Amino acid sequence: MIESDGPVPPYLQLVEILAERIERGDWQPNRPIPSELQLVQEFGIARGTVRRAVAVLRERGLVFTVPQRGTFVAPSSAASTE
Amino acid sequence: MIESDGPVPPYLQLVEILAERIERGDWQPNRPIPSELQLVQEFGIARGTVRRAVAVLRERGLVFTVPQRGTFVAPSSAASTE
DNA sequence: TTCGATTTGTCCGTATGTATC
DNA sequence: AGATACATACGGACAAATCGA
Repeated sequence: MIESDGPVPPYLQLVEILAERIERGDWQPNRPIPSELQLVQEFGIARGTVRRAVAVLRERGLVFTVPQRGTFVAPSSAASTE
Repeated sequence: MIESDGPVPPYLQLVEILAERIERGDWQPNRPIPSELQLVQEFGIARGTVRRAVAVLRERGLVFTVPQRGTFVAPSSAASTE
């Protein structure tokens, strides 16, 4: 999944993967994305890498993080399923 | 009713629900609100969560608690009085 | 008085998540 | 990569006080 020795930094690869999932609607608005630990296990990367990727998603406005609660898909980040 | 994995902590969701009921006059001043156990059963959450929510209502001055008696709507929390 | 039911008060341990170092 | 801290939530257990039968 994530290429550790390629030209693209792992955290940026993860950004693209997660962004695609969000835009595809895999996770609904105001619903939590997988926890940092789950992403660490799924992609076999370090937690710091996950956090860096999530920070980018946050800057892009795709997600928002509530301390001690989790990271959630931004309300305006997905196509309407309704 | 209460979303356990949403951005807003369950105890804060309960605060808003109970505050609305009080301000709407569902429970009269100096009358007891449902017991902790009843709220636990109604909302399907843990007692600790209920207690935390009630503590917030107490801080807001909406209710007052008498040990071993119950929690009551504060005298100045509703409109209809005689 | 004794008993049981009710209600708040308190403490324990476990789990999850993010925050920080 | 690991350790610690903090906030939240759950479940259980017990105490203390109140009330009524």
